[in-house]
Order: sequence, then C-alpha cells, then structure tokens
Amino acid sequence: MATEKKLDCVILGLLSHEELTGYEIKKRMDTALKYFWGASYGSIYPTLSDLVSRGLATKKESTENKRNKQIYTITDKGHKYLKQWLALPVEKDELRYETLLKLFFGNDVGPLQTIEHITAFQDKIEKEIPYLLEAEKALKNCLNDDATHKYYLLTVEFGIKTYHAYLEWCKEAKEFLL
Amino acid sequence: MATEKKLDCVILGLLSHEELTGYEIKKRMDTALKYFWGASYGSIYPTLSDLVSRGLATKKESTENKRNKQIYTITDKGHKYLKQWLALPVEKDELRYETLLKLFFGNDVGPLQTIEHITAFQDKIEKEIPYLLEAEKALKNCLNDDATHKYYLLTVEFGIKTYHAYLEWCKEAKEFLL
DNA sequence: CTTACCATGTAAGGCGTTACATGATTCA
DNA sequence: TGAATCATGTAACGCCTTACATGGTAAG
Repeated sequence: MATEKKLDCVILGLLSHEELTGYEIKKRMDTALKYFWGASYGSIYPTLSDLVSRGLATKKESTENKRNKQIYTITDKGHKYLKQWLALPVEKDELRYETLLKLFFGNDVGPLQTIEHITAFQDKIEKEIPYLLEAEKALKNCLNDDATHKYYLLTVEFGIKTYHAYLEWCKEAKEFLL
Repeated sequence: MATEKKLDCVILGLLSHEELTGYEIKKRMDTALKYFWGASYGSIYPTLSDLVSRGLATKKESTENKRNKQIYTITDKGHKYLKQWLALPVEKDELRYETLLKLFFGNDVGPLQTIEHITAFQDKIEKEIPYLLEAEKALKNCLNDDATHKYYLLTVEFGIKTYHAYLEWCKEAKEFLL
C-alpha cells in the first residue's frame, strides 16, 4: 500500500521512445522533466538495475568504444507495464514551496524580509522563462516530426502559463506589502 | 549538509502565534498550509518531542479535563531559531505533478486517455477554488484584527492565481489534443 | 595540462508515509 | 449505540538525497 514509487515508470517512459544510458536519463530529468519531476543518480542507477531484474528493461554494453557505457532498452513487458500505469488515475500532485512557507510566517519578521523572499522567487522564475520559451519555439517547429513532441509541448505550456501567473502574483504581493 | 528538515520550522511558525496540540497542528496543515506544505501525524508528533528536547518548545498537560491533551508552547530560543530560519534564503521550491508526468508520456497511450487525466486534474482544481475564495473573503474581512492574516492572504492569492492559470491551461490543452 | 563533461555506481542516513494501536467524547 | 471527531503515539518500511569513490575523453 506504501506510496508507490514512480521513478520506474518515469524511466520506462523515457526508454519507450529511445534507448538510453543512466547518464542520459539524468540529463533528461534535468531538462525536459525538471519542472515537474526530479531524480538523482543515487535513485536512477538502482532503479535501472531493478527494472532489468524485473524484466521490464534490458541492458547492453556499448560496443562503439572503450567507455564503460550501459545502454538500457525497454522490453515488451516494460511497455505493457508502462501503459498500465498510464491508464491508472493520478494519485498525487504535490507542490512544496518553501517560499510560501516563509511568506506564511512573514509577520514574524516583517514585510521587508518577506519582500526579499518574493524578489528572490521572482528572479528565479524570470530566469527560467527564457528556457521554456525556447523549448516552446523549438517544439512548435517540429510538431510533425514526432508525435511525442505534442505532449512535451503541453508540459512546456503549463510551465509558461503558471510562471506568468507567478510573476503577476509577485508584483501584486510586493505592492500589497509596501 | 543533508537536506535540512523544515517541519520543525513549520511547527515553530504555527506555535509562534498560539499554543497548540499536535492534533491542532495537523488540522492547520490540512487547511491553511495544505496547498504548499503537508505533514502526517507520523512526522508531527516525533518532531514535537524533538522540539522540546532541543529547548525550542515546551509541553504542558491540559488541565481543563480528563482528555490526554499535550499543549505545546514556543520558547524564546524557539522564536530566535524561527527568525533565523526565516532570514535564510529559500533553498528549494518543488513541484511534483504526476499529472504532468502522465501527460509527458501521453503519446504512448494516445490523446483520449491523456484528456481524461487533464479532466481529472481540472475537476480537482475546480473543487478547491471555492475554499480558496472563501478563505480570501474571510481574510479580507479581518485584515486589521491580526497582522498575520495579511501574510496568510498572500498565500491564498497565490493559490487562486495559479489555480486559474491551471484551468486556462486545461481548456487549451484539451482543445489542442482534440 | 587542466577543466569540463561523460559515465557508473555504492553507502549512509535523513525524511516522511502508512499502518497499527489505543482510547475518550460528542452528537444524532 | 454507533459514527464522527478528538487525541496521542510507535513501528516498519520506502524512497530519495548527499557524499563518496572512480576513471575516461575532448577541447582549449
């Protein structure tokens, strides 16, 4: 019954359209998935081994050069498992914003310090937006190449939309506190 | 260096304006804080004991009736600790939306199933909005009573704004997929 | 020649959940 | 009298991160 682990499904999802190494999986986590899902090497590599032992993926050594490179491929069983999980209703969407926490207790330290937290948040968001817009542009330009791009684009649009809402809120919140 | 635990600060923040029992703390987590921070009894009670052993809070037994009720109060040291934490920059704001994950891999199961996930998400958000609006109204009506309400209101406004952005996205996303 | 990136993995330990276990009180 | 809510806590376990440990390759 315990909180179901999702990382195996995430990895299978990534493997479902290309063979990947653990390192490459991590890169995708840090780019395409970073806005809504994260993972470290310390969880990726063990999960990969687990996937192989459960027969949901296979592992092969790279042949092209000396480099110690393990390439993972999804199996039919893995595809099935992934599809089953995708069909299940979503269990949990969780947001954990320390900024809001510090804001909530803002009265203990006064408006100036709170405004600083809001400004830091604002800066962080403003720096992320260009990447999202770039991704949006790139994805729109190759929508016909690969149907998966369509879904990727939707997550980017989600990010753009919410980030703009965040910025609007930052502006209003600061005005309210001054 | 390990991920700093935040629950102690959250509890101190709640205790900073009123004495509370573990049960009451949990209630606040499930209402005012639920949109950006969660915690279970299994983490609240041990943290409370820990707070007492570190001298950041004190515990006293309820005198009013037979009920086994432990009331926690913040100490001066606790106030100092809380303020120090509030002054520190935010370490991490994290969003973990399984909905976006399933969306990202939507190509593996097609648009219809993806639309179902979006609809479920939409329903969930639509059901939450009335509570946020109610809280907004109540807080606006008593802004002068207690300065802490001002900060609470800001977190509610954040919720309202982002939830509206979510709904807009849901609508557009579904149109895009059809 | 050294910095950055490619590449894999383990160990220790933190954090938090779920399930369990218990019992009082209030209200219909 | 039964359901809901009040009320506290522990035990087992799962998940994940950080830090550690190691080494190859490419580019400037």
